[in-house]
Amino acid sequence: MKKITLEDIAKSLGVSKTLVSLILNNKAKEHGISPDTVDRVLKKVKEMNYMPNQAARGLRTGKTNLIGLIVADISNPFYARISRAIEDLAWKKDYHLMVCSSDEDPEKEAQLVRILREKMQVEGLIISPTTDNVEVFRDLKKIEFPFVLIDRNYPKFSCNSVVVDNIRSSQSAVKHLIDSGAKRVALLTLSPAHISTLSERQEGYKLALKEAGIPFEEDLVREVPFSDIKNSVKKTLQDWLKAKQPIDAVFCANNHLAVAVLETISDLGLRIPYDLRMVSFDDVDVFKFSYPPVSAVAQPIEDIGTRAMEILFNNINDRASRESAEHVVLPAELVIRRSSSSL
Amino acid sequence: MKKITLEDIAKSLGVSKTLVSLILNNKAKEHGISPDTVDRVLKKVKEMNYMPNQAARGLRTGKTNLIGLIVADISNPFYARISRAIEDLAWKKDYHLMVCSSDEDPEKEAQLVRILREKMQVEGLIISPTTDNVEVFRDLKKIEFPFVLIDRNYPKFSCNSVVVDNIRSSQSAVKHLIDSGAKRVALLTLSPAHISTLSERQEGYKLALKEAGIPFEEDLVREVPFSDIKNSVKKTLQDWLKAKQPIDAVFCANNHLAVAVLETISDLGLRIPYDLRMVSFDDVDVFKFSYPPVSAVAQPIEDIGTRAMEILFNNINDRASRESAEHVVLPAELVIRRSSSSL
DNA sequence: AAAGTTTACTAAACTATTTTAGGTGCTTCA
DNA sequence: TGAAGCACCTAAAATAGTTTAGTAAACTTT
Repeated sequence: MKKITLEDIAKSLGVSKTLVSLILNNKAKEHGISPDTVDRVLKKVKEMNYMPNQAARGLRTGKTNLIGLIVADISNPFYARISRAIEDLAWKKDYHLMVCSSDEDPEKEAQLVRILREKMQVEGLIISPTTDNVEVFRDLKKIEFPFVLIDRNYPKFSCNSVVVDNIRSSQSAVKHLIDSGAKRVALLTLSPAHISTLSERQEGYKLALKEAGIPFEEDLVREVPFSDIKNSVKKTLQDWLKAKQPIDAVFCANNHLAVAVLETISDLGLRIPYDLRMVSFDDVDVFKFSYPPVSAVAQPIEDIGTRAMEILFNNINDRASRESAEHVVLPAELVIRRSSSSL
Repeated sequence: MKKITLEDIAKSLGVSKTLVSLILNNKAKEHGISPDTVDRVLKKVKEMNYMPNQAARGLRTGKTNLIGLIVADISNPFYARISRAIEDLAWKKDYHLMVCSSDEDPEKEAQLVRILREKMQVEGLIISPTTDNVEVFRDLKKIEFPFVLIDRNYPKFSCNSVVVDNIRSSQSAVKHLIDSGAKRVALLTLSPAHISTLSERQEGYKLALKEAGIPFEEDLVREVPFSDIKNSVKKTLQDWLKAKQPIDAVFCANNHLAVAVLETISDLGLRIPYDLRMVSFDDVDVFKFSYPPVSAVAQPIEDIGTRAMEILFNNINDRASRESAEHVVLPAELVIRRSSSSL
C-alpha cells in the first residue's frame, strides 16, 4: 500500500507533475491549462484517491496549515470548549489544530511556543498565558509572528487578545449579592493574583463595594494558593464565619473555589444561602445541579475561541495587520440561581 | 528573523550538514565522529537556538512524530481527560497530538481518518469510533496502519482496543439498586444502541435482573434519541412514574441521561432517592455536588488513554506487533452516593 | 514567409532534512 | 615505498510537493 504521489498521477496520465500541481491548486485558468486536461486530471486524482503530503507542501511553501493552542490544561472543560470552537473554525478553513497543555508552568509554556513554532512550524498560536511570560510574547510580537492571547493578558504589554470583561461582570456579581441583602461580602481568590483575570475580578469586587458605599476591608479578601485550594478555603471560611462580625456572602473568583466552598459549607453543616450567600465566576455544569444551584458569571466561551480565531486568521493572511494589536473584551452574563437568593 | 537551518549551523562552523545531522541524531559514535567535533557542534546548536524543521525531517524519513486522536467531541470532559492523558504520554516520547471531533458522524470520521493519515501523515491513530464505520478500520487493519479503538469497539471485528467492562459494571450498578430496595428498575439508554458501550450496558442491566430473579420487561427499557435527550427523558420518566406499576429506580446509560433525569425530577417536584432511586454510568463532577449526589460507575479515564497509547507505540515501533490485536478491558468502579441510598 | 503571439504544457530548481556511498589524509606494516 | 587500514568527514541523492522560467507548436500578423 504505497502512498500515492503527484508523480504517480502525472505518470499515469503522461503529463508533468507541474500540470497536476497547478490544477490542484486552482491555478489552471491563470496558467492557461485547457479545461479538458483539468477534467482528466481531476478525474484521475479522484480515482486514485490522491491526497497531497502536507510535509512536502509545507517544506516548499512554508505554509503548514497548522495552528497551535496552548492552555493550562485541556482536560479543564473551560479550555476544552474553547478548543472545540477553535477546531471547528480551523477545519472550515482547512487548518489543523495542535493543542498543548502548559500546566501553568511558564517554562513549559515557553518551550511549547518554541516547539510549535520552530519544529512544527505552526502558522499561528492561540494562548491562554501563564503568570509570567511576557518576554516570550514580546519576542513573538517583535518578529511579527501571528498570535492571540485568550482569557488572560498582560497589563503592560499590548498584543492581540480576547478576554471577558472581568471587572464589570465581577462588579455586577458583587452588586447582586449586596442588592439581595448581603451586608458583609468577602472575596475568595487565588494567590498568583497578577494573573490579569484574577486582579480584574478583585477590582470589580472593590468597585461594587465602593458603589454601595461599603468600606473595603483587607480582611475580607483572601488569596488561597493554587496548590491547596480545598484546605485553605476551609480554613478561610471558618475564620470568616466565626469572626465577631461574620460574613454573610462570598464572591468566588473561579469555579474551583466555589466548589471548595460548597464542600466546606456542607461539611460544616451550614446551608446556602441561609447561612452564606455566594456567587462564583465561571459557570460550570456543576452549578446548575448543585445544592443549591449556584449563581455564576457565565463567560461566552465559544465566542472567545471564535473571535480569537478570526483575529489569528486575519494576522496570518494579512502581514500588515500584524503591526497593530486587536483587543476584544467580551461581556459576560450573570446567571442568578438559588445560592444568592434574597431569602 | 530568518529561520535557522542545519546549513546555517554547518556553515558557521565550516563543516558539512551531514556532520551536524549525524551528531544531532546521536549517530556520532557509530560514524566515528570525534568527541571534540561533537562538542563544538552541540555548543553551536545551542548557541544558535537551532531546532530541526519537522516538515523536512518528516518528508525525508516518513516519521512525522504525529499521532491523531478522533473522538466524538473534545469538549466532552470524558474525552478531554482522555486526550490529556494521551498528550502527556505522547510528549514524553517526543510525539505530538492532533485531536479532532467527529460529532458522531461516520462520514466525518472516515474523512478525518483519511486526512490525518494521508495529508498529515500521522504515524498512528487513537479513535473512539462512531456507530458504523467498520469498513474504515478494516482497511486500516489490512494495510497494517497502527491504530487503537477506545471506549467503544465493534463486536465482529478484532483490532486493538481499550474499553471498560461495561457489562459487569452495569450489572453491579443495577444489582446495587436492587439490593438497596428497588423493585422496579428501569433502564434509560440512547438510540443508536449498536454502539458497543450502550448495548453492553443494556446487557449488564438484563444480567442483574436475571440474577435477582426479576423478569425482564420490555417497557422498562427506553432508548431516547441522541438529538433530543432532554424532552424524551422527561416524557419517558413521566410515563414510567404514572404507570399502574410505577418504577422506583432508574439506571442511566450515560451522564447526559442522568443530568436530564435530575432536571426532570426537580421540575416535577419529586425527590431523589425518595421518589426514585438512580445510578448513572460515567462519573462526572456534577454528580459529586448535585442534589442529591448521584451514584455512578466511574471509568478509569486516564488509564484508558494511557493503555491505548502504550499499545499504539508498540504498534508503531514494532511492525510484527501489528499483525495481532490487543484487547484491553479495564474494570470500572461503582461510586455510591445518596441517589441510590436505601432510605 | 518571417516574425510575433498565443496556447498548452514541462524541466529543473527549490524547500530542510537524512542517508548513502564514498573521499582524504594519516599511520602502519610488508 | 606502496598498499592497507583507520579516523573523520563530506558530496550528492532522495523525499513530495510548488514555482520559475521557460519551450514547442499552432496560429496571426505584416
